[in-house]
Amino acid sequence: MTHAVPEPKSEQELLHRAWSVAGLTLGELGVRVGVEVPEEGVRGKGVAGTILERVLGATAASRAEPDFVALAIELKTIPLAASGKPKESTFVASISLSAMADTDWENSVVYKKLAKVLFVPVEAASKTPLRDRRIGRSYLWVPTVEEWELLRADWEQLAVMIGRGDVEQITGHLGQVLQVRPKAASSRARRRAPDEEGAVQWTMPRGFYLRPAFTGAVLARLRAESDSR
Amino acid sequence: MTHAVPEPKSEQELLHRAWSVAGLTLGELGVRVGVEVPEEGVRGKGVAGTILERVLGATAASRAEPDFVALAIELKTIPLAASGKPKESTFVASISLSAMADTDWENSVVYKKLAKVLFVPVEAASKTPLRDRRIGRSYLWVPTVEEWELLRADWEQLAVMIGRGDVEQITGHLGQVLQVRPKAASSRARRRAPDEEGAVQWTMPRGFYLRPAFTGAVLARLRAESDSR
DNA sequence: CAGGATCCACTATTGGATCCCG
DNA sequence: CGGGATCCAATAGTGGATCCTG
Repeated sequence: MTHAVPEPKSEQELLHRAWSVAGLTLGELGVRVGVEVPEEGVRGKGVAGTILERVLGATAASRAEPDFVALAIELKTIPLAASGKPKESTFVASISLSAMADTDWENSVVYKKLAKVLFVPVEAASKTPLRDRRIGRSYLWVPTVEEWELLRADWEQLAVMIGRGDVEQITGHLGQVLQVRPKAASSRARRRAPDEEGAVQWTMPRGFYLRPAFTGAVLARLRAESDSR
Repeated sequence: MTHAVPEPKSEQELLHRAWSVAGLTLGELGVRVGVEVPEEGVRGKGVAGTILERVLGATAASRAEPDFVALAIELKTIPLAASGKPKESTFVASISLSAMADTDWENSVVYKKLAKVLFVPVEAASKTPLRDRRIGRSYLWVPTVEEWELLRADWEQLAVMIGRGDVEQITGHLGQVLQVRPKAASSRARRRAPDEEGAVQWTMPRGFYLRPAFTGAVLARLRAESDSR
């Protein structure tokens, strides 16, 4: 068995811990926390997230809460191309129709998840085997007024469409920075739902995602601010 | 022989003439002005421009001047995809090093060429044979203050690089809306130039082009304004 | 060659589909 | 199934190379 890492007691402790693993590989960290890293990339989806949760001491319980409950910080690993730009979109939250219906922006799951995020970059050149990919310099993101405004505008547009029952018309094209995409093991997956009453229901699970161009801009800002300090 | 079309005497006459050919094909217009339209797309580069010059009565002479000298209007055909967006960039002018050196923006060839442009859209789905492609609704473009500002900023950046002798470092990547690209029959073509004195010279001819995203935005604006009138 | 432009191989981006684990 | 995400086929975009005519 491996050593369980305790939850960090302060933002500073979390950041120091995150910075201390910069430069290490997923393979090295996997050994440390007892997670085996698959050979094939396709078998390793999510493994970086799982490893870093354990390495940094995320609270493994209650998943309706942030990863670091006491600090109110959400952990996100983010795959970076050699250029430094995100290769993939970032999953934020699954969509619950009922929750969307009677919630406004500032009480939404998306708002809560994004209030304070620790981004841990992971090298993601597809030629590099999963276990040899290195961790980068982490940054703590608290959205600026402008960033919140972009997120709110997209969320509200999508919330209105869902409220109207235009759910099936929502595609990944909508939203400048926040988009809705399928979120399931397979497109055959269906969420159980009463089909009676003409009640609006997803035919399949979907989630909110941040576009790569947006997270790329956020990281660029955080790097620039870090450099000037 | 065919009937030569006289130069239009007013903007209004030119616009009416342009609007009157909307919906007709390049094949139909080619017959009217004695220009044969090739089968293959690759053999027909520029043929749309030539046909419309003749159909609209452009002044065929002095090429340092606008197509319609008296009206100070430049004619540009622009290939549109089914989506309504430009498929290609728009050639503006060849670059003369000597002219760039001792000219400022408001005396530049680019500035003069773009002061007033008649855009004639031509259908450009690659599956449609050249002679069956239809003319669209034409618009007269006079750049807004914002559009001029974008153009000026790009032109000045490029002019500075040329002035510095960084000519070989200029690639098509530079410029938000205006870019520099090769302009020659072949990349083997060389412009004659004295190689003495270390004087800056192009190794090959290049030209200024408007990016498709920019001309697309311009056309979208013109359509919107036209609709609201 | 200058003026009229488009071709097209390559790269970047997108967004629907999918994978693992507990 | 929900939370951790990435895969990858298809599309859009870029920009160097090229074609025709007078």
